Amino acid sequence: MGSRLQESGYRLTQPRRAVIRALTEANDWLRPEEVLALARPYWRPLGLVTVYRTVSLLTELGYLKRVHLEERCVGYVRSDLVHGHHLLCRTCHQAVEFPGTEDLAPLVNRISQDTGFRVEHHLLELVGLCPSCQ
Amino acid sequence: MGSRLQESGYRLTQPRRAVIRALTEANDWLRPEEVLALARPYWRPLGLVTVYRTVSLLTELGYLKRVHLEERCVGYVRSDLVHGHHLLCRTCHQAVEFPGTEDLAPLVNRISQDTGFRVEHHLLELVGLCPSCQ
DNA sequence: CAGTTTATTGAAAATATTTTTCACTTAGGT
DNA sequence: ACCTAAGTGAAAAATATTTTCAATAAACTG
Repeated sequence: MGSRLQESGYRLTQPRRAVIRALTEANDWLRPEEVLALARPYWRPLGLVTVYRTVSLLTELGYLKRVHLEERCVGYVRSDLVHGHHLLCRTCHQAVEFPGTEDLAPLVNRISQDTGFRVEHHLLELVGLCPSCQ
Repeated sequence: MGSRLQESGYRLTQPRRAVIRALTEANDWLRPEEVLALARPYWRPLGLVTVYRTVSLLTELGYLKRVHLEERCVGYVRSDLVHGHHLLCRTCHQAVEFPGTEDLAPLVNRISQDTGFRVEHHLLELVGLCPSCQ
């Protein structure tokens, strides 16, 4: 993730390294505060502001995705974990990639045709309880 | 919407009437501030706090749904406009109900089986440009 | 490898959003 | 008409996010 940051013309700084390292280790979606807590061990002076800036940047570059939950609204997950669609555990925050949503394409196409919308992206989130939280 | 509020044991007050009237006239999703602006003509002293309380209540009772957009996070739409799933215009904020997502059921079932999750609800939002905004 | 430039940083302040508190008001049963 | 509890709005508090700015440090230059 870091090297590609540089390829895109951004500097690979200590604070960014720390954030990326934390995100690389997490297999969950994380709120900005949580990213800060996990990244601080790798770079003590890290500030929340920089976390916000870094996750925004990584989201723009496509390495992270925003997720939306009903109550507390915003979090981030590594794109490679969710690969387009999210399956989120309501209690333990685990984010699981789920396979096989090519099934969705015909639905989206049909809807485009019926409504005239140009559908640019879609957000499919399944929320529930993972096996161990049930 | 109002009469059913009463049936649920809540009082039908002037501020609530104003909010409901605004929502009834809107065919869009609205942010709390926007609800306030549209409802004030019907009840001048209306406060933003009451808008928050009223949309939360109406959401609990099922008359509204929360929607999530990428940038500014939360808005509300009348449930009858979205009937389960949203098709949102990125620029004009129009919310269109889209038909026929029974197709989604097999996908959800398969995912439950594959992952062991108990899927409690799902959120499918298509975001793009409506015909007139293209 | 020192010097320089400029992106990036963290703290503080500003802005935005949502919730809580509380004294006052009013809906709706009596 | 009265009573009473639910509901109200203003202000304050709590949260969340963005902006500003002087200081720092990547990484390019020679």
